[in-house]
Amino acid sequence: MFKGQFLHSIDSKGRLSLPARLRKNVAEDADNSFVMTLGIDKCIEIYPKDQWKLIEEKLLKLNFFDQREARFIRMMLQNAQEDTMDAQSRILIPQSLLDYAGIKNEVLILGVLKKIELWNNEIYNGYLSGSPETFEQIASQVMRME
Amino acid sequence: MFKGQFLHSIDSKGRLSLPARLRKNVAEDADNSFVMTLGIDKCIEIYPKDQWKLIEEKLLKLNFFDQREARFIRMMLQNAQEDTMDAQSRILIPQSLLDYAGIKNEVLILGVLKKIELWNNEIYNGYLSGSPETFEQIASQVMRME
DNA sequence: ACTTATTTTGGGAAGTAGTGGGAGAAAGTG
DNA sequence: CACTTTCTCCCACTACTTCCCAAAATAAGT
Repeated sequence: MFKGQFLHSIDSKGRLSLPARLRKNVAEDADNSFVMTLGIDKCIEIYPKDQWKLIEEKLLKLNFFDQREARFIRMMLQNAQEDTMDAQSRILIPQSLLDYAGIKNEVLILGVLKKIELWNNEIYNGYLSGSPETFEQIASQVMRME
Repeated sequence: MFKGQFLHSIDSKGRLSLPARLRKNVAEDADNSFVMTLGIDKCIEIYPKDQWKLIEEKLLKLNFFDQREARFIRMMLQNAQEDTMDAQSRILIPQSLLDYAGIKNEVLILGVLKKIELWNNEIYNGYLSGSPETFEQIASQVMRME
């Protein structure tokens, strides 16, 4: 499981070096490959290949002859892109994804359980402060352990 | 599994070069051959030969004496055409299919799990924006992960 | 505190991908 | 059977992507 935050930079070729701390939590099955796509929030989501496979399996079970489900499959896949780390542990982030997330040079990398998120730092701070509830309020509702 | 979108062009001879990223996901068994046919939506569907074989097997199991099923079988087959990639990884798209999908020079190529779809870019954008529901709504209903 | 190892960042060279067009082969036509 | 048209295979150019080498920065160990 991924956790923590890191401030890295994306070079002129669109490459991002994945933090060593996060790399340690990537399974062997991932073959050093990742799938990145748009997040529901204004960020980029990165899944290790083995985790992405689980998503694909769910998509395969859907009925493509159902209009709604077909549309959903296209939406999930259209912005997905796979890449393998180079010898320096970097992956190439497509410009289109960077534009969507408003990321230029500086990136905020968040470890979020099974995936990694990339944020524009300012946008993320706005997102946090824009929350109507406090962390304590959300925590008490979401984390109630039976 | 195919994923991602690509903007390519169809040359004056009706040839389309398949994106390298999609080619990497084609099985050896496909023998560099593809079967293309009409999509359910206004697009062209392209199956690697090995995947198409699975579809044919399913069609064989249908009941040809059922009017609806017979009709479906004809729809799938009458516009199907097989072609093998040339040395430049291109396949020839029949003019009739291009006309159906409204594709002229510019093509939007979509990787959709086991098949590849070709769209007119404007038509696809219209298709996406025509959804009454948001991505989040569909996602929360369809993808609920246990 | 200094040395060593690892991590992050930068850029040049080589290879690949996408596109266009021409010559020869095959097919269709009168 | 000769002619025209269509199709297929081959070569070529440009732009981009990947691979490789290396410096700078951070972390770890003695």
